[in-house]
Amino acid sequence: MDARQHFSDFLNGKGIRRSTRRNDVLDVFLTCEYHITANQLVELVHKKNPKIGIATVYRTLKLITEAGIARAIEFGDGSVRYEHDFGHEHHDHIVCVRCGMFREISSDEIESEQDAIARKHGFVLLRHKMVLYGVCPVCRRKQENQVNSP
Amino acid sequence: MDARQHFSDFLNGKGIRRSTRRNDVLDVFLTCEYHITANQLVELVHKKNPKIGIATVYRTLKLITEAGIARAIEFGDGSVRYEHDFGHEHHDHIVCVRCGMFREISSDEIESEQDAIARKHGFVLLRHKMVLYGVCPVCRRKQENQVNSP
DNA sequence: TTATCTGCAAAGCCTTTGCACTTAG
DNA sequence: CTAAGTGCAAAGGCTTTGCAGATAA
Repeated sequence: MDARQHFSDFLNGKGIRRSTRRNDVLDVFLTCEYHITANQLVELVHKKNPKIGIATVYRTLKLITEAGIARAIEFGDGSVRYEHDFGHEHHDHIVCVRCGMFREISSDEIESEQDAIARKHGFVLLRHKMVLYGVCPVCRRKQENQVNSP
Repeated sequence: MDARQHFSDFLNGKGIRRSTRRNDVLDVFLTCEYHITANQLVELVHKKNPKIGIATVYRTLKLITEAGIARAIEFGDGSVRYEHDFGHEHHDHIVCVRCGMFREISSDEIESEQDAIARKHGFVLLRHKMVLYGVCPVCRRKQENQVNSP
């Protein structure tokens, strides 16, 4: 099933109306690259329809997230990012603290260990956030060159 | 070595002056319980010395964090928390999505797996953030009782 | 003395909200 | 028709900043 249909069903199920603007926001979100901030989405939406207000983008982003089409991620740099989460495998991220470049990562070992920890504390695990911070290969090389040069 | 001494050394090393107010903020932070927000710290600091301004608390908190005495953690509820990070073992957190209760967790398996993943992507791992979200035993029981009652 | 620190209030940033107008059903 | 959706601008929460007066070295 496609994400637009899923969103439509989600809205129906909640007794929320569909609207042209909500669909526009969803379309732009689905077309654009992953890991977008609300602000960036607003700008892209405005290219399609400048009449859509910031509030609608934020409100729709919330709905899209509830519908399981977007997932909020935070790298800790002040603004929340949203990535596609419909028909995508779960993953986490590793971020370069120097240049901001990041990669998606995933590990069955970690996931099952997380489950075990939650169980040990009597929790039912629902979800998790994990972000690794380090220095990427490119920045590492730059750093080494600096150290080695006179 | 004690945290106050370490802070003093840290400031000296950076050529930053020590001051009564900075020391007051550090003292209050060291005395208070873990996982405090900046706002909560401001209130506690005001009990000791009402003349200390918000800005100084924020500025000092930044220094304390740089010095490795505090560590910033985010549960994703809007404000950053700070916990003691001097002479403490590394740990992460599991948070109840219903009541907000949380526990500290740690796992060597996860840590070493994180290292492996970072290496696989050519990163040098510096640190990580991990928060598990779930339902705690108390809230689970409440939920079950609700379902079972007429 | 003089560079740094600090309180205050203002501003910044991201996000949410109140309200009158618009639109879907 | 009428309840829900929307733009606008204002406000909210948290944090940072500019500047004149205070303070450490």
